[in-house]
Amino acid sequence: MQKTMRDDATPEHTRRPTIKDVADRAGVTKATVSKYLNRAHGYAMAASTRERIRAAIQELDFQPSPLARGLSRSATSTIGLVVADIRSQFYPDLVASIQTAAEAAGYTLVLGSSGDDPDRELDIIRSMAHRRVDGVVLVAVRSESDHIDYLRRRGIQIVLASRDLPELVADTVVVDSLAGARTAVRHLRSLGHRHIGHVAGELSVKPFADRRRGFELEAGDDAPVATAQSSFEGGRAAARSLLDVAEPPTGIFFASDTMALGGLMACADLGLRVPDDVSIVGFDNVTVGQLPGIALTTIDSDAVRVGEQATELLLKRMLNPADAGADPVLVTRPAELVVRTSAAPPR
Amino acid sequence: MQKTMRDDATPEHTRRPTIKDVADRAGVTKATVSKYLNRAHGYAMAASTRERIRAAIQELDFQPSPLARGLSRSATSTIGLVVADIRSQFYPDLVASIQTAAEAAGYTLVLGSSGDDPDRELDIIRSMAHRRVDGVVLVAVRSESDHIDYLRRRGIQIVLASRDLPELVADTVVVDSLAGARTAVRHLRSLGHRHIGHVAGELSVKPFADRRRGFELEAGDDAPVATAQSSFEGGRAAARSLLDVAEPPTGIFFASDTMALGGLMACADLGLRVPDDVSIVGFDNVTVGQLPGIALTTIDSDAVRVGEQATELLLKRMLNPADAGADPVLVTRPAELVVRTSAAPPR
DNA sequence: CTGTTAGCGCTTTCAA
DNA sequence: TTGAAAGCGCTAACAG
Repeated sequence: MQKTMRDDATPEHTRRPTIKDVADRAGVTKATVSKYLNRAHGYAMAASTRERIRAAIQELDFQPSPLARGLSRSATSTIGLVVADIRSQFYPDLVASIQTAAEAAGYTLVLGSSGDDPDRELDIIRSMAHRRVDGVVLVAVRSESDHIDYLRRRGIQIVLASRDLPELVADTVVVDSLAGARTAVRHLRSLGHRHIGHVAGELSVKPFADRRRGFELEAGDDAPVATAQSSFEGGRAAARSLLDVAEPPTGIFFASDTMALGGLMACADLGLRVPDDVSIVGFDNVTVGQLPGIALTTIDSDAVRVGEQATELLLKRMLNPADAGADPVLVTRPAELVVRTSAAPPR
Repeated sequence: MQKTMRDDATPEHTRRPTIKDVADRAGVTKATVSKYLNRAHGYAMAASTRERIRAAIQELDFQPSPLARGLSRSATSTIGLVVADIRSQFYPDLVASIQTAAEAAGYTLVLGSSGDDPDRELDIIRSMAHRRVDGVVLVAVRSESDHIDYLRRRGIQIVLASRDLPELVADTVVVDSLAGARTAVRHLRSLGHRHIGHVAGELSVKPFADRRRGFELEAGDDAPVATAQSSFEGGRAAARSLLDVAEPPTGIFFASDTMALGGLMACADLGLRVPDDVSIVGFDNVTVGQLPGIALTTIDSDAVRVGEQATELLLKRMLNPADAGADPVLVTRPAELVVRTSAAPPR
């Protein structure tokens, strides 16, 4: 580990080569190099010139500055990803698949987490717009339509993943919450349950409203429902309120796995055994659900595919000017039942 | 919702106001506005001018373009975050705390996930350098020293979180793996276990090597050890190999909770009950460990504090030119035991 | 096929 | 205290 004698606080950092350096070295102008860089290869350029430029670039290990490029092109090869809360059990797969798809297409991901707060969400969106992201993936956020208008007005494309809005204001990829909920309840019924309850998430969130609706369609309007925040603690409290009565339900359908895990905790709190005393079905199929000791029967939200497809849709709009203005598309993916052992016939 | 008559495919997006617009409106030049923007408030500027600029900015809802600013200042108010694999149970808290700390300081986070692949990691780091991030947080990645040199040569500050390297080449914040491992083993011993095994992670990863070392110090060099990839499946396979013998250990210390969860699965595979037949202690204290049905006894990696402190250290170097060249600092946080029920006295 | 000339939006000397 | 001018690194007409 060598040290220079100079004792300066600001060491000389190796200056990055610029397009000008490449041009000089190749004996052409910046413009020509720029053409080489952009108008892809193979078009209207003397083979010898192209070769000299190629060589110069390689020798200098030159890479165009995304900043400068972004400034002059007003596009940054960047995609913004806004999630409600990175901490949630539910996102890892979704985020990972978006990240993978985006990078495969040559885009860099800029991450923002709103903490499920609509104001912070707008801040983040604003900041991304200023940074000139080319598109935004909104994952399970509370996006009011204004947020979306804000972006659209600036020509930034958007896609919603995993949470739809009451109106179809942008491309959206979700799982079929209504059908999934019905499947869940039917599963409980087929096991012999007749008294079934539901722990619902915030009804302002459309998928949660849909799940509740699906529940009611199958279990009837008078079946017991407790609504809470979609969190571990929310599910725990709601489940407790549902179970701590004279005639508790023998099976409960939770609007999310996160809440269902809270439900498991509530059962432990009350000394109830799952599935002996109460059967539980969740929604999402988070990874931890497959652990022995949890073995959560659930509805698969297919996060990986939702993320992939959302990214596809976004890229399509971004890349294809013709598609950019087209009407929003709604993709509803099937929600499949994953049977484990947290739901069984009532004793 | 009004619609214009024009049916053009390229709708006119509202042009964002520039510093020039503000200048014109305030009756000054760009330079003056720029000064207002930078030399903070309260310095050498006619009160009336300042007020006019303030008003113009507000009326126009002007915000300086980060791109342009980045280009001329060579700094982007952006921090790069490189994680080994977002999918891991272990990161959410760490990432969230880094994200929070960075945003609180006015920085935007750019996310990269390397899939634990050193080559991809270098790619990501390169790309971040080109995008002129001001600093990089490397979370549990495989950073070879070259990666770090690459950044440093370009004047980009670095901090390592949760995984240290054999040499202290950059600021580093980790938990005390050696002591944590010893605590884990002592806990098993205090419960009465005499035959204790260890499932180790890749020994090229220093914290895993340290944990193994700590294990050996307490359990002796001849205690059974199985090494595997630090994943659910890795832990599962390693645990199985440890348990599927004539005289299996009654307690196992896992190098990570992720592996310990795999261990739980292995026990289920072999029809062993936890903690009746075998006691399990993990390392990290991931969220799911506290679920009933898991109740994993573990060592807390204190992800939140590690993330915060790493970000603090990074910001300090970035913001304070005097500190920028100072020698790397190593912060080792205490690793505390979290007692739950996956470890109990041997029957 | 390649070069000239303007910008993109902001910062930063250097003058005035 | 403010302005003029050059430049950050690249792209994009328009010529030639």
